[in-house]
Amino acid sequence: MQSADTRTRLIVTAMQLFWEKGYGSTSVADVLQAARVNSGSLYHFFPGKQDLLLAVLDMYHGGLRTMLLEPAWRGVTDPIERIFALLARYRRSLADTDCFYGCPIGSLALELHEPDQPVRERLAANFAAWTDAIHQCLKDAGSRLPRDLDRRELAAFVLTAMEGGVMQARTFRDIGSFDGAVRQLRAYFETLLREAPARRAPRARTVHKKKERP
Amino acid sequence: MQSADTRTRLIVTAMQLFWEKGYGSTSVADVLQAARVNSGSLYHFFPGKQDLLLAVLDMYHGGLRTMLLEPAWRGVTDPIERIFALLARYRRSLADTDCFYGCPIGSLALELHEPDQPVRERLAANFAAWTDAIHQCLKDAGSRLPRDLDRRELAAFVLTAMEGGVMQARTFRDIGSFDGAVRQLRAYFETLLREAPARRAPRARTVHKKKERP
DNA sequence: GTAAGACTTGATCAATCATTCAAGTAGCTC
DNA sequence: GAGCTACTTGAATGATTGATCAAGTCTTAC
Repeated sequence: MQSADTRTRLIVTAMQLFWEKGYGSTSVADVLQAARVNSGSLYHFFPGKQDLLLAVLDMYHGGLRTMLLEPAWRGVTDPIERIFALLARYRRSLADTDCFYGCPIGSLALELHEPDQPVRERLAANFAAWTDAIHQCLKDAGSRLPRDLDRRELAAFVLTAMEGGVMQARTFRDIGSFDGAVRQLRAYFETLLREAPARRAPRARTVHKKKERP
Repeated sequence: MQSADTRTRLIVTAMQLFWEKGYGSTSVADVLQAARVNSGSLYHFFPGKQDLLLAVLDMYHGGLRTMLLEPAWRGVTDPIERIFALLARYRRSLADTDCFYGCPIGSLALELHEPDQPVRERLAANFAAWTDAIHQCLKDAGSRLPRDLDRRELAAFVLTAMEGGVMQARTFRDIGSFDGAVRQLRAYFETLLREAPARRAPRARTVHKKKERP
């Protein structure tokens, strides 16, 4: 399939434009011009504009590990710090663009108002995959976090804080809004880490067993 | 000015449609039809579609207290509970619409990608007013919260959690996503409330003055 | 070499978009 | 009732939209 070149060029170009201008504000002509492709070719590969969006979302989903997580986690092994390393990556994206562009999935998520089920499904799949990665970090943190903590819910809350922080940073055109959200999330994590040994996890450095206090 | 009727009808109708379908997906013709107004009248009051959006955002801003805060806080006096009462109001809006419609300001904030300065300013003004109201609650909570807590930042974090929670609830079509975010925020608040007397705030109910400790 | 399939070309389409404008009506002042 | 302003009417405009399609090129197989 030699034309994979054209197909992927369309997807990558659309990914960029949807990120910069949004889905609705990006015309098919914009994509065609930027990708140097004729309309017939686009409609040879994709039934319509929306299917191009689906392909973009699938590419985000497929590239989550290699394009986002692995670069963000290079040299970072501590599972808790990995979470904040990932947030730092979004911070860079904001800072590099003067707080214009944040999370592409989040932007698309709030842009789609019609009940486009296939689109919504893929947005949800992207969020779910992102949250799963955080969830794994929280599981890797083991007993450093309270035993009765709902880690799946906390993982989703990390996404919540990220998306909400990005939204405010973009609106205020101020990276400080994002930093403030991360700082509050960090404060929350620190209380959880402080709280964990109090509730359970009796021995952290000594090895000998000890009975629990009633 | 007897035509205030037409003018406000346009704004209210646009408010509704922008909320339901977004700004970009709402055509001027949609607004005209729903408001039963001819195009000439619209352009008599507003130079263009964007100015209608500005008027909508101004109406949100002006009605924040009477339309949002006061109804949400009826019967709720505790400043901390007022925060969660406000969040509960957004929850209702989501639940009532099957998680279709969330915060109208947040939706518009992520929809606007172009550097429309006047629009962005008004979105920011709405967020700022919302955050100010939360900030006042946090100030009213007095010594129940840690003395060295950055209350302005925490207030912004409440907005962060709300917007992020709404985004996920809409994407997953699941009110549980919003509830989870609120639950985590509540857990964070509880650690702060638990933490406060430990750090400072010696007497809570006695009245006599006392010098600050250095 | 030729037939078939994969892909490209670019003009063209109808629909929809925000906006304009000349003509009209209603209410007010003097 | 004349004149003025405020507002309404609704057809028309030109630009842009997503999508179509017949004709063409290229590659591969036999």
